[in-house]
Amino acid sequence: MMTSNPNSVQDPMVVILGPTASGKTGLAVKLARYFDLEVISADSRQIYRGMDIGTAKPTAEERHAVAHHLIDMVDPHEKFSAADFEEQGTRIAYDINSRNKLPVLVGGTGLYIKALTEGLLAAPSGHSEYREKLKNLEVESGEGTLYQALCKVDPPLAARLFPKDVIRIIRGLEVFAQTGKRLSAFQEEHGFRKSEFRTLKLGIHVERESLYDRIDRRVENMVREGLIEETQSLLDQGCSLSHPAIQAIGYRECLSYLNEKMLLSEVIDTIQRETRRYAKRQMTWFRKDKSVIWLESLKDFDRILALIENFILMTEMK
RNA sequence: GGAGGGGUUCCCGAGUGGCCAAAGGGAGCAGACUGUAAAUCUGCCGUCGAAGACUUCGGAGGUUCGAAUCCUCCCCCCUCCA
Repeated sequence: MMTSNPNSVQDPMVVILGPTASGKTGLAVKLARYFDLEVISADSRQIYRGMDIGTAKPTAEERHAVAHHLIDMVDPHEKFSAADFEEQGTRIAYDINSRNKLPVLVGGTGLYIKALTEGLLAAPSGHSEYREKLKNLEVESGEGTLYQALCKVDPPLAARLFPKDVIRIIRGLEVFAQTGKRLSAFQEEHGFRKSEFRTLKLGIHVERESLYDRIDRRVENMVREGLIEETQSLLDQGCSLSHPAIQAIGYRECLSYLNEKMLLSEVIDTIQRETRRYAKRQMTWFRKDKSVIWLESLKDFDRILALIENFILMTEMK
């Protein structure tokens, strides 16, 4: 469960967010030359050990220059959830503050950032066997079966979901099955009103054309640096498509290549396209958050420094 | 040179006289998102627009009340025979 705030005032936390390949890591490392900070990575795939190239993890030098947390936490066949992230991230952020350093949350996983800055509702996590069972039911009894079940159990939630959104439907069903309480009721009570930290959210803006260009080049590099081999080693460890880790963009395409279902050129094209689409979804998520201050990391660097300085000052005055 | 097959909206691809601005898929754009989130899902998608109008199915003609669909000629692509 939640670690409670040991201090009477809210601890500060800087958040650096933005789409993939926007240069978040680079900026954080650069900022470390000016501030005594430690990075908490908010990236749902850098959590996994052995997935270095495909997730563009910070390099050894970067990690040597600045402490990075919540990278390499579990093996690719293990599970890790937004709630795990919230719990561990909160603990780490408090710890960094207690050592009089500045925690900087850096990443592109919108839900993880939200979980850490605004909390998650207090419902239990699901069991994969139960989820598997429900998924099978949908296949055996036909599309819409789960949705109809949800309509009976949690009508307000069902009204907000589409019948094909099986993952969210399953979540609603499993919460009710375990607690006897509607997920929609949990949501209403929670409402993201918790704020353990006082945050300064900086969004990295990159013109779309140039972002897409950076993505294309990054993907070419990943393949050149051995993304295929990295995927193979995940397979050697017993990883399969059923694990969320290998469902990450890049790995699934390499898997197709290893299964001879794709040519290398298709692999590169597909990863580039999927990454662009992912970046778009990230931007949609982040755009909605009106507390984000959007900046260009090079052009506005001085302003970024000033914003953080001011943010720290306000903390000390409290 | 001969015999077939084909050219459809950004791409792939269905459509053989009206119900076709044209199925479906992809891409693109926009959006949703509370314990799978690099996941999952939704909307729009020729142009202008309220209705409706206008321009599209290789090109040019023709038949017809009416053509992406039928006929003629032309251009291009593919396969086979020489």
